[in-house]
Amino acid sequence: MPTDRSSAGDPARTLALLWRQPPGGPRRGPARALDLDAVVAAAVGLADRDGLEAVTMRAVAQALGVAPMTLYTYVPGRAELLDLMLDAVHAQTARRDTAGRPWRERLTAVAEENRALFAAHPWAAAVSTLRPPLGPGSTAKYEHELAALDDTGLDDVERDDCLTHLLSFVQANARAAAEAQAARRQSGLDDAQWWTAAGPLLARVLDPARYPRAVRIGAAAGAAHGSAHDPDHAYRFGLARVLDGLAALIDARR
Amino acid sequence: MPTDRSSAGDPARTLALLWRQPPGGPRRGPARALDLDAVVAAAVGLADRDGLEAVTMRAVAQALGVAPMTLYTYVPGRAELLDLMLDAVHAQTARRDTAGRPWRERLTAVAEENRALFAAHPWAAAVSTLRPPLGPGSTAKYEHELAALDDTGLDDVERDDCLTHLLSFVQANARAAAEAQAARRQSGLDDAQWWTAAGPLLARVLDPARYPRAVRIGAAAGAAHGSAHDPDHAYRFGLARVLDGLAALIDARR
DNA sequence: CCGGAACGGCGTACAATGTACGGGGTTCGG
DNA sequence: CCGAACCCCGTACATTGTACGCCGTTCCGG
Repeated sequence: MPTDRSSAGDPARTLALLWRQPPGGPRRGPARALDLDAVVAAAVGLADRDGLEAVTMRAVAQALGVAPMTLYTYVPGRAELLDLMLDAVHAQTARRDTAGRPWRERLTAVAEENRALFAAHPWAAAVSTLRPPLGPGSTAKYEHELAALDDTGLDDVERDDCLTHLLSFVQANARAAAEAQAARRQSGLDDAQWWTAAGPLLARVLDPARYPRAVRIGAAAGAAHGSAHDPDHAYRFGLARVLDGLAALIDARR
Repeated sequence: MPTDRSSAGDPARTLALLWRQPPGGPRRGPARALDLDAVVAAAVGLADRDGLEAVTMRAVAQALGVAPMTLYTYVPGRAELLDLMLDAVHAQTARRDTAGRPWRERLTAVAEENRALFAAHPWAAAVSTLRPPLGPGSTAKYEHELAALDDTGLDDVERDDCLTHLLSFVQANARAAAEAQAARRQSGLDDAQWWTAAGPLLARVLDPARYPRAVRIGAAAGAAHGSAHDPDHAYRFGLARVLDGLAALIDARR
């Protein structure tokens, strides 16, 4: 598993796959037993169930009933497969029609749609950052989300900036949630078990005289939500802040 | 490289390492040739120069002139080493004293300090999310950053929320920048080369009638900054939005 | 002073991963 | 009908983290 990065190979080849452009020329040899969509679907299924690290070429092949090396006739390598997976789930996301509603409601819907995407596919938060593969699914998603910024008085560059900012927030939140869950699964300890194991040493070493704010506020935050970090609360709090921040810009433009 | 996650092992053991608590009891056997700080420093040096993926146990050992397995007498495993690396760079970050300045200036300084941290150690953006190892470096950093929220009229939980929100933004931005650079280095293509390779196919497939906003705004954003994504611009834009969003909360509390 | 136990250093080995290479069978254009 | 293109895939290799166990060193208790 060298990297989880995408867009690693030849851009033209990757784009041709994303847009399902068959290579021109004569078709020789036996018919293909699978098709690209089946490979991508199998990989997405594995990732949804067991996380990105479960998406090994061998596992995907086994899920499809073929030998591992067979996959390389459909996909140049694992990096491109990740691109295709991401574009596939982007294509599937629900897109509410909020035309005519106020901008704040429209952007809230965009945030919720992305939150739902990451809830269904937690691995997607870890794959790319705000440079998605320029496939049909991601492009349609981008188009839909830009529509939420119609009639805001912003210029084109500002609209891209605002959308990027909003999506970056949602993705960062989803990534934190996914990592917290992965840590729980991997260590086998829930939050309470972690504290009983770490508590005594922390109590001895976290001197309230030396770290007054950290000890007090860390304890308050931990008590407020059940755990050390509550992604749901961070999402609600953060989304309100992000929208307020965008409001300052949008209101100034009117 | 199974995972880049941290906090994988026994919490008590990890915390004892972070706080440099020597195991009690009699000291037998030969004196240690290295110490933990040297191991961590070597790993940080490798990561700074060549990225996280260069931090293999074999590479760290070679940098120290010992055999790979020797490291395991200092560190339980790679995950704990990552925790120690992160806490070490947290301990080293510059901390400006902005007491008495307005809150917006203080939070800007906090953001800048974190930005500088990620500039010096790009890998740090990829390691943890907002659940850092509770070591002395991270705790001191948390304490310092909370001080920027003194006298804002916020309660304890809100202060943690605001700081988390701000840091999450800076980290997400740094992660995007690091991934963009890694993609450039790994593929060997800069942005212009990527476009000349991908341009023709994209021109054929990105139908302006089907994706009017995406085509227009994507082109405008790409033209505005030199590239498809400009982390510096996203940082300046996003930080202003984040501070405006926090202002809406803080001003309401007064 | 000495013997056993604890410890540091590390050589070897193993399982998992992505994927290069090449062979064998199948299909089709000329 | 034959050669070339293409599919499927068995084998192999480099790279990773790290478990296991051997050997020599050091120190405590007698």
